[in-house]
Amino acid sequence: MRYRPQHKAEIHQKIVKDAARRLRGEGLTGAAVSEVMRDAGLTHGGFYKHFGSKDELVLESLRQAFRELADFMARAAEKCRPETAWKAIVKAYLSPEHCDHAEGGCPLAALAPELARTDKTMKAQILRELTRYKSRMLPFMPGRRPTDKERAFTVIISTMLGAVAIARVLPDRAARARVLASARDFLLRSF
Amino acid sequence: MRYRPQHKAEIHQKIVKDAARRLRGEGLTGAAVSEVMRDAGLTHGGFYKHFGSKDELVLESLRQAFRELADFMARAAEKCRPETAWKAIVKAYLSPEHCDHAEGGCPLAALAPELARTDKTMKAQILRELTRYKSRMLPFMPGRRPTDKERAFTVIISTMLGAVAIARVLPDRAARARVLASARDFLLRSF
DNA sequence: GTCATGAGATTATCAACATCATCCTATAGA
DNA sequence: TCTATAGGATGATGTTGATAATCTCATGAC
Repeated sequence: MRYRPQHKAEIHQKIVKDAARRLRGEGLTGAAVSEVMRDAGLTHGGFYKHFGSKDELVLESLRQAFRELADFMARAAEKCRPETAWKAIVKAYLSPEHCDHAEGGCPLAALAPELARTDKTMKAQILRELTRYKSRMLPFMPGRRPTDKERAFTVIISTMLGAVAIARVLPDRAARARVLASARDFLLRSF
Repeated sequence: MRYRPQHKAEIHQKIVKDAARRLRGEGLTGAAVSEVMRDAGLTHGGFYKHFGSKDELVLESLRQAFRELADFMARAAEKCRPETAWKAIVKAYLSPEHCDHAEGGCPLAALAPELARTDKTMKAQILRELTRYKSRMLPFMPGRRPTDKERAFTVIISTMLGAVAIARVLPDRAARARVLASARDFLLRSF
């Protein structure tokens, strides 16, 4: 059946958005083609009209996820004075809401080890997304010189990512909050 | 065929050890029963003579991995004066060797997001292993009071874990080393 | 109004996997 | 030396998932 001209692009976007959530929520292998398509209200058959392979979908979804994350962080940062922007980012990232909703959060926190196991070509493309993400975050980072900001970014992201990763393994809400709070307090008094 | 009395226990241990490597190297789903058994020189058929389910193997393997990690860290720590033990741990964890060999390294760095997606019962058991691991590490942590040590543990592990997780995604050796070094320098001057 | 088009549905194929029933046989214990 | 036993092999089953060929029919272009 022929659809409205913009229809394909719309559906494509919807698939990517749904896949970006499912990917973060259930992992690289958890996001099966048929499930992703069902999310979008379609059957699995049409999948290859939209993507050359599942890897292609994964990559587009990662791009989408990084974009969403950067938007989220930027929104948090732009609410305050430039000097404290990084603090807002830290608080947002280390919030219980982010911790409890991997499917809408940081793709690294949700997928890093699985991404680490992908092949060279995939990693190279992930690097591009990561770089884009970093360059959007750098302006908010503490420090004078660009190298300072860069180092701050690396360290802050590492600590936040690690804290969320650990917290998410814990079955108890209070224990999760404790880990997040420790990391937050530590970071806030470190720069 | 009947084997020597200790034979079953030996084979069991071997399966667990091999699985612990494969698990960290290839992820929860990557470690297929048949592969794990082949590692141990057996076929997949006998698996259920040793384990009630795959989850049981996963859990035993995690236990093994945490034990190995704690041994590794303790060895590094015991080589130096008690005040600097935690520094030795940081250096060992953030070494390129650890980063490049997930299969023999920290199970959290290799698996955290996947573990976060397991069910309540599995998480409860993981928590027990984590707690045991923490109690072995606490004596080496910086700080006077136990709460200080506890907080230091949380923060140090978070930062190290996050740094290794990020580094492992990067395709370039030098970039990986830079991330590890940033995290190391940051931690070493933070306590 | 017609009809060619192409997005999506249906269905098939092939591979990987967990799980399990059944069979085989070397050895421990007598 | 004999034999019951249990560790391991073989092979089957059912499931899930990626990929792809083929069919269908609503709609835009005429």
